[in-house]
Amino acid sequence: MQKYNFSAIEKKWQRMWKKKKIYEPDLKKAKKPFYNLMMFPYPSAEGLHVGNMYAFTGSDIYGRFKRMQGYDVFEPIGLDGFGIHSENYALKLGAHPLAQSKVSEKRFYKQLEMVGNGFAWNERLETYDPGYYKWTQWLFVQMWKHGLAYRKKQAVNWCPSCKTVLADEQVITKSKIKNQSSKLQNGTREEMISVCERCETTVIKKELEQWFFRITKYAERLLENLEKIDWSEKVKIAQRNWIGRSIGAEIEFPLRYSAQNDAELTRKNAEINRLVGQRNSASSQRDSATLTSVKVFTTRPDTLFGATYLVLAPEHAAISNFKFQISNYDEVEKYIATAKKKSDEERIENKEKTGVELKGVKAVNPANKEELPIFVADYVLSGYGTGAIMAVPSHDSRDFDFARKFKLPIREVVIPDASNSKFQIPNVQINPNNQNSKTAEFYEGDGVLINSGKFDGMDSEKAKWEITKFVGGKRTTQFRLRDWLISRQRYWGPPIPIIYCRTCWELSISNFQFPNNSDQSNERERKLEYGVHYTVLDGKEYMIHPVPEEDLPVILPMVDDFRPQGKGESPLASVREFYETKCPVCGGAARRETDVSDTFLDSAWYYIGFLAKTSNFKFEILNLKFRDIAERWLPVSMYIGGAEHSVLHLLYVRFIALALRDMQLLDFPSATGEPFPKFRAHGLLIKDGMKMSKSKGNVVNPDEYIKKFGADAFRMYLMFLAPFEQGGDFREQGILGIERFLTRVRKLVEASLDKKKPMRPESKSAAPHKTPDNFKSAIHRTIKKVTEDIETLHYNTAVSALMILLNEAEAQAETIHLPRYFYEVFLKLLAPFAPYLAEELWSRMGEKRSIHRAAWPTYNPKMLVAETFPLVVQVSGKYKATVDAPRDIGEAEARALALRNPAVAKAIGETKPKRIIFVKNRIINFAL
RNA sequence: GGGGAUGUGGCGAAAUUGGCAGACGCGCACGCUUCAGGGGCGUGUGAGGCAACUCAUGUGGGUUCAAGUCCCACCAUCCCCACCA
Repeated sequence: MQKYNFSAIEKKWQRMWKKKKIYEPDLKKAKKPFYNLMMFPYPSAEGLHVGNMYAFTGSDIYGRFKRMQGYDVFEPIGLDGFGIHSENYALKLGAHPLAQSKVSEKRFYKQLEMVGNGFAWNERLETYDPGYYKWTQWLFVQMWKHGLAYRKKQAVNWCPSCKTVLADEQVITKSKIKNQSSKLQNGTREEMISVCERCETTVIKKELEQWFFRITKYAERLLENLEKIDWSEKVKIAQRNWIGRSIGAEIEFPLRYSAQNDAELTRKNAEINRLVGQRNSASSQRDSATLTSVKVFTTRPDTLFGATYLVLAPEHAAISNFKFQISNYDEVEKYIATAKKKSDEERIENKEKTGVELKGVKAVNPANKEELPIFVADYVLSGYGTGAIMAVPSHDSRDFDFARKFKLPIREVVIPDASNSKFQIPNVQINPNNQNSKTAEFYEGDGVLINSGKFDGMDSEKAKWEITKFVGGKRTTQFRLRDWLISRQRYWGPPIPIIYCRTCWELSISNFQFPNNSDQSNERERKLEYGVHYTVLDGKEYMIHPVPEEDLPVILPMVDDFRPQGKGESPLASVREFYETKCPVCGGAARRETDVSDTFLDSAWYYIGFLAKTSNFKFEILNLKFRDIAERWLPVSMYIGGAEHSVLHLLYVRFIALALRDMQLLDFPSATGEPFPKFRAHGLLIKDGMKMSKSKGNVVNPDEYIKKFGADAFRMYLMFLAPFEQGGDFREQGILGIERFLTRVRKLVEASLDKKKPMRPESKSAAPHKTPDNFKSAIHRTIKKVTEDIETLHYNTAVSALMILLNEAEAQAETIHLPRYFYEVFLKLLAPFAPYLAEELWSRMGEKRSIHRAAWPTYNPKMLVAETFPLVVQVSGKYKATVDAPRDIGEAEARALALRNPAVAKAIGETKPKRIIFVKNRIINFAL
C-alpha cells in the first residue's frame, strides 16, 4: 500500500481553499446567509486545548453540512485575548501581555488552521486590537448615555490573589471535606467556601466604588424570551434559576419606640437634622420619616399572622438611622462590623444563626397590631428584596432556626389541608407565645389558614393576596439577578472610557436646585435621578463625563509594571500620563477612570464585530453599510459553545443585544431581539474518567495527534467517541479504528480509479455493472441517516452509518464494479468529517470544483426500503425465529410464512393461539 | 437544602421511541498472510451450559402479547446553584 502523506495533502488543500475563497461568503450579497458561530477561545494556556478542538470541529461539521446544502455559510474565528486569564498567563511567564498576545496569536491561528475548519479568516478579530476595543468602549459610552451604566459603592467580591473585584458569577462555591475523623464521627461533613473561579483563592468582601451595568432592568425580558428561543434545555433552566423571579408582597411594618427614649429622641433627632440638613432642609424631614416604618419583602404574605419578629440585614440603611433610638447601639454596631468583615466563607460555613436585637425599637405587625422585636442578623441579605424580612418561624426553616436559638415565639398559621391525605399534619405547637423546643417543627407547604383572625380557613394561595390587600401591601416581583459589576482593577483590558472632572462638579452643584416635591430618599440617588452624575474620589466629588465618541479609543498605555496593585486600584492609577487628561466639557484638568472593563464585555458583542470588520484594524458599526450586513446576517443561525457559559457569557450577550436594540443601535429581523435563537451546548471531553487538567497530567495535546494521524482522523475520532452534546472519554486507542476506516476508504476509491486492476477471478460470473437493489437502498438509507444525524448533532452515529456503508461497499466490490454514484455520495457524506481526504479523493476522481461546495446528496424515499425485511416471529412473547418476508405483506401471509418455520411450528405444536399480534414490516407474535 | 442530569458487555457507546438488547468502533482470542517491533485479512467475542435452553440494560414492584424504553418506590454517581425570605 502506498503511503499517504496527509500533512502534505492538508497543506495543499489549505492553500487551495484560501486561494479559491471556499469559506469566504460575500457578506454584502450572500443570498442564503447562514451564520455558523462557535464561541471563540481565549488564548491562555499553552496553545489550543483538545476541548477547543472538539467544540470547533463539531461546529465546523455543521457549517460544512449547511454549506453543501447551498447556504452561504459564515464561520468566523477570533481570540478573546483581553482579560485576567491572559494577563495571569503572561504574569506566570514573566512576559508582557501585549508581547505574549502576539505569540499566542500566531500559535493559536496555526493550530486552528491545522484542524481543517472552514473558517472565514479575513474576518478574524482579537479583542485587544484597538480597532476592536474602540467599539467595546463605544458600547460602554452608549450604556452610560442610556442610563444603563452607573457607579455605586458596594461590598463586592474581592480576590486577594488576583487583586481585583469579581462579579458574582465569577465566584464559585467549593466544598471541601473536613478531616477524616470528623467524617467518621458525623458522617460526611462538608465545608463550603467561596473562591475565585480562576485561582481558587478564598474571596473576601470589600467596599469599593464600582461600575455596574443595569442588567436587572432586563430581568423580566431575559426570562420571558427564554420561552421563545431554541436552546439546550439545561442552559435555559440554569438561566431561569440565575434570574430567579419570585412573586410576593412588600409589606410595611410601622415602628414604635420605648417611652423612656422619647425625650432623648427629640434631642437626638434635632442633632440628625443639624448633621444632615445643612444642604437641604427637605432631606432631614425625609430622613426622620424613614424611621417610622420598615418595609419587608415576602413570598408568603399568607403567613403574616405568624410573623413574630423582624430581621434586618447588617447593611440595612435604617439601622444607622435608628442610631439614637437603639439603646444597645454599641452592641449592634459591633455585630455589624463583624458581619461585614466576615467573608462569604464564614457566613456560609457557619450555618448557626447569629444576630442582635435592636433594643428600644419595636415593629407593629399590620395584620394583628402585635408589637414585634427587631433583630439585625447576617442571614438576611442586603442585596435582595428590601434587605429586611418578617420572620415566620413556623413556616420557614431559617426563621425557625433563629427563633429556636433566640427563644422567640413560634406560631403556626398554615396547616396542610386535612382532607388531603398526602400531607401529614406536622407536630407543631399551636400555643401562640410559647414554643416547645422539643417537638416544634416548621411547615413550608401550602394549606389552610389558622390563627389568622378573619382569614381562618382560607386557602393559603388565596390568602396571600387577600392579606396583602388587608394590610395595604403591594404585590411585587423580585429577582435574584444582580446588576453586572463591570469594572476590574487590572491592566489587560479596555480602559473604561470615562473622565472625572472636579471643576464641572463645583459649577453644577453651586446652581443646582432640587425640585421641591421630589422623592427624597437617598441624597445621592436623588442627584443621579436629576442628572447630576458624580462620584467620590479621595473624599471629593467629581462630575462624570463619558469620553466623546470621536476621542475613542482610549488606548491602553504600554506599561512596564502591569502587575495588580492590591489597593483596589488598577495599575493604570499609577500612570500619570494616562490618568491626567482634559475635561471634554470644561476643558480644565481632569482625571480618567483607571479601571478596565470585564472581559465578558469584550465577548458580549464579538459576533457583531465579525460582521463589522471591514479591513484590518477597522470596524464599522454605525454606518449604513453595516446595517445592511447586520440585517442580512443576524440573528446568528447556529451558536455552539460550552455549557460552562450558561449564566455568564450567554446572559450578558443577550442583555447587550437587547439593550443595543432598545437604543436603536442594532437592528435585525427578529420578534424578540435575541441574538442567538438557536444554541447548542457541546459536552465536556474528559480523559480517563477525569476532567483534563495540567495538575493531573492528563491534558491531551492535539498537535501530536494531528501530526501522527492527520487532522481528518483526529477530527473524526473526536466526533465518533460519544454524542457531541454529551461529551466523553478521550481514549488514544480509539483513533486507530478511524485511521483504519479512512485507509480503507482511500483504498476502495483508489482501486476504482485503477482501471488495470482485474476483478477477482471467482467473481467473473457475476454481472459486474449491475448494482443490486439492496445496495442502492443502503446508499439511500445512509444519506438519510447521515443527513438527519448531522442536523441533530448526532455525529457519532453518522460516522457509524458511514462505516456500515463502507463495510457493505467492500463486500459488494468483491463481485461488482461499484457505480460512480456510490463514490460521489460517499465522499460527500464524508466531507464534513474528513475534509482533506474527501477533497483529495474527489479531485483524483476528476472533479474540478471543491467537494465542499458540491451539492449535498438527497435520497429517494422510495429507495429507502429493501424489498424484503426480516420478520421477527415470537411465540408468547419469546423470540423464536427470523424469516425473510416480502415488504408490506399482510397478517395472513405473514402467519403462513411464520408457521412454515420449523422452530416456530415446534414451539406452537398443537395448541391453537389465543391471539396473534401482527405489526406490519416488523413482528408477528403468537400468544398461546 | 433547591435544580438538572446519568446508570446498558472488558471499554466508548447503539437501539426506527413499546417490537431480535449490545449496531458501529476499541480491546481481546484464534487463524491466515515470505507478516520484524501498535502492518493487512478472516473468524469469534454479554454471562452460564456439550446442548436445546436459561439468565441479562443500577435495585424492587407494576402495566402490556411484548419494557432499556411507560408508571410507582428506592439506591448510586456526576454537574450546577445555594441563608434569595
